[in-house]
Amino acid sequence: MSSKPPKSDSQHKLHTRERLLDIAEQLFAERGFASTSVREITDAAGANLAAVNYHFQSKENLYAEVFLRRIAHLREQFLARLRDDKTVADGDLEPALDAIANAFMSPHAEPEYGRRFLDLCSREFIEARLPAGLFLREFVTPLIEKIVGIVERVRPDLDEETVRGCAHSFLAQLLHVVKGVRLAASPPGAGIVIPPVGDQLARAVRFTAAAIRHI
Amino acid sequence: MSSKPPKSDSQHKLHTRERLLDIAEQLFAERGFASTSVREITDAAGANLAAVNYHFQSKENLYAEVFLRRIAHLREQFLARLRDDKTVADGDLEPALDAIANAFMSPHAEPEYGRRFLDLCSREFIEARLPAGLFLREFVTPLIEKIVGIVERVRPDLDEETVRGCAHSFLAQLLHVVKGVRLAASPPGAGIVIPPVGDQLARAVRFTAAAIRHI
DNA sequence: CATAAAGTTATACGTTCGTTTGGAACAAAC
DNA sequence: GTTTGTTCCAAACGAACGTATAACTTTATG
Repeated sequence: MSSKPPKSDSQHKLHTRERLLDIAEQLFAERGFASTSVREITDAAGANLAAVNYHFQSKENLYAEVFLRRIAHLREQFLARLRDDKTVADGDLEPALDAIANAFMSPHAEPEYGRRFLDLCSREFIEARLPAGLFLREFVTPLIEKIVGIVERVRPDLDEETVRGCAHSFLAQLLHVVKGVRLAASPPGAGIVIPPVGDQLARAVRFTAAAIRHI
Repeated sequence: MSSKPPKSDSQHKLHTRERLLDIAEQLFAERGFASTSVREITDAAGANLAAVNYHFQSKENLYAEVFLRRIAHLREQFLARLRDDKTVADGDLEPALDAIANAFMSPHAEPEYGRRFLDLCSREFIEARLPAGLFLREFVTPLIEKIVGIVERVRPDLDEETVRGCAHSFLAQLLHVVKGVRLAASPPGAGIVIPPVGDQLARAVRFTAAAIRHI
């Protein structure tokens, strides 16, 4: 090898590797890691069975790559959205919480990959497959810190632990909405009916704002 | 067969079947359904590989039995605890929420099986393996209805949707605490530190009480 | 004790799993 | 044209999976 044939980087780069990542993201999100086989992935991607091991060495590495590909971008998109938001810069609580909720949910609205990826995150919450702490460090913590900053400006009188508790309570509600666990229970006996996500978010924001103001 | 040898029900009934259920509950909770093999279960139970299929016909049936064994008891224990609680009968909000939080968490404190089972429930939230709706119908809905009743007495002016939203927001926080997702994020950079569960619950109760009172 | 049901065992079946291999196909570099 | 490196492929690997079967042991009954 001539040590620097740095690869053409040319036009046709929608290649197998990317297709594997896309399909794997979808299937891992739908069925989970253990219940998704390499064969299902390669078949759905129109690739050969050996492709996963060729491009990613192992199924586990593929899973990690699926995460690493999105997580930095998702976090930065989230933070940028809040940085540019005027309502966050103001002191108003409700609009700021609303901006956070919308920023958090925005990938959920993108049919292309956002929703899938949040589903994946839900699974990673329950059963970590990534290297220890990576997910929390790369995603959850920055999010909490952002909320903490907003709460602190509205309620400078609260101690840090309480503020952090508020942030977690808010995040808990957002995650709850993501998972659609608001399922069922609307009419006690009847079929499962889920209110629109937007309504649920608006309610969570009002709930949280009332709590933060009066806790 | 004489058509009614109805089984002795005699003394020594800590037998294979029960051991399989105990071990399966533990392993399913720790590793999930797909990642737990029948062989792991039977080995850990000191039983033969065929025991699962003999007693439960299939691995899936075993999983369902693990749930059905606990879920009714857990729900009734929860509701009974609240029925007997004087603070719930009174109109006071905080004590009532506190009673709910404690009742919800009580199995979590029982090392014998409570914690395992709540872990199992977390997994069932994310990826349903039971017949559709069974888990929500048997467990989540009764819980929500109980919270709804309490909120309604404190705030009879709220419309039903808002009340139900409050109930879900509270439940979301309880689930969040169960999963220990309050992980990390305490010192932004340093190692993961989790506040005591009791403190987290107390905070969630105060947070929720403030929200319900002022929403 | 004889009998039959219930429980347990060792063993095997057929699948599916993740991974490996050796070479074909193709492009760029010499 | 030959070399070199990358990508892809068909085929196979051994291991692990859930399940089935038939024989053995235990328990309870008459």
